[in-house]
Amino acid sequence: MGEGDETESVNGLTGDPLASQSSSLKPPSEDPSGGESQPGTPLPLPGHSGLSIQEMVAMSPELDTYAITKKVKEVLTDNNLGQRLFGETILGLTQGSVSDLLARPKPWHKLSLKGREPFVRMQLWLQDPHSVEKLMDMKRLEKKAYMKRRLSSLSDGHSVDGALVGTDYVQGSQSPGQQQLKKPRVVLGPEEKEALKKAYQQKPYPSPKTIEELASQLNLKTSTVINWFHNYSTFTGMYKTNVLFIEEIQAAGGAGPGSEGGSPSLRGSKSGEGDSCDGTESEGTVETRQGLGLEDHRGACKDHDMEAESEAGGSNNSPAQIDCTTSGLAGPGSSCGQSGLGLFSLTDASSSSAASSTNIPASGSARNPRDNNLRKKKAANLNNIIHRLEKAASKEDPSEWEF
DNA sequence: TGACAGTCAATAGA
DNA sequence: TCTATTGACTGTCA
Repeated sequence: MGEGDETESVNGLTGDPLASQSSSLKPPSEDPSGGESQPGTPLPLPGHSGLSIQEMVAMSPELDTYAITKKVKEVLTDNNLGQRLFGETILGLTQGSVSDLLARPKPWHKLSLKGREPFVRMQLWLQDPHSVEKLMDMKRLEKKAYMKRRLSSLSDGHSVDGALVGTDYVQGSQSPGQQQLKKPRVVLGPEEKEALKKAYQQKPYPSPKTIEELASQLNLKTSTVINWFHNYSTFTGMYKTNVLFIEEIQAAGGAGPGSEGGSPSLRGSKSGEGDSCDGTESEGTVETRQGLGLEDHRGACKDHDMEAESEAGGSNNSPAQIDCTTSGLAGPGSSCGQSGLGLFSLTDASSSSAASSTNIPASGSARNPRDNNLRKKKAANLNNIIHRLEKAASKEDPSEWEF
């Protein structure tokens, strides 16, 4: 996926990846794809010392992922560089992945080697004094190539956007060149999500039978339900980590995220254990949308107050200026910084929590309009399910749930 | 083999 | 055109 073929060498990481920095990204060159690099083939990292990226990651000291992402966002924004370009060129990731990484960086200690890789790449990129101009060059080249293709396609009478426009292919199963019937994306409605959340709160690890029941009641595929549970549990783990970050920062000096001082020494913290946003250990769930920019699913603990983090985040979480005294975030034009930050960017996600209502929110259906009658039926059914789930709250065994 | 981390890519909204 | 969201998928590890 994306990467995996990291064989490029880098340098500047002999011991401290933040410390040294020499060389630079390969100058953008006319690439065969017309100026667009693809995820999975990021440009070589700055520097060279014979170390593969994996080795560098393995040798890297603990990085402050929050500070790094904050800085990257800042640089990208300041220079009007997009996540797509940055992701494909520097990280070898797609735009969505970049967005996710930048918005919700996991703490270093929670990341696997593979998960740390993008942060090391970002760090190196920040250290490259020419990183921005190189990306700008890439951007210009892309634009140029685009215009070129546009011109030639106009003369051919084809769309510039390529053959995939209006079509799709099954992810991972073939190359974009091989088209196949589109596998429609499942979009869960608010009621379905609500029911799934409630089910998750009752039983984060449902039995196959429970999954099947849920699936049939919600009119979903069992794989969809399974995926949802996986994704949701992934998120709730992250959310808990965030809360721990915040609490730690607060404890460390009462400063909000981004304030100086207060290192997120989080090694000991184990996310996903012991507390309760998912309701598995307490019935409380947390409304995260405002405080953490986490929404629904990967952002979704609800109904619990989040005053702690809104305080922690200070206003809207604009982390205070970063102090640059520690390692390396002396990125291009930046004031660098790090160390003491550790909190997540608290974006102000729009709220929209699905109320347990039979009404079908316009927003819900807007995304993937479904047959109205079916939806109405489902809504009624779901409301019933939700009601039963609420009743089931007192029953531990999901088999006792009445659907 | 199942759980989980990481990522892709479709889609919506700004 | 960009970013954010999120269902689906793949690879890794215990």
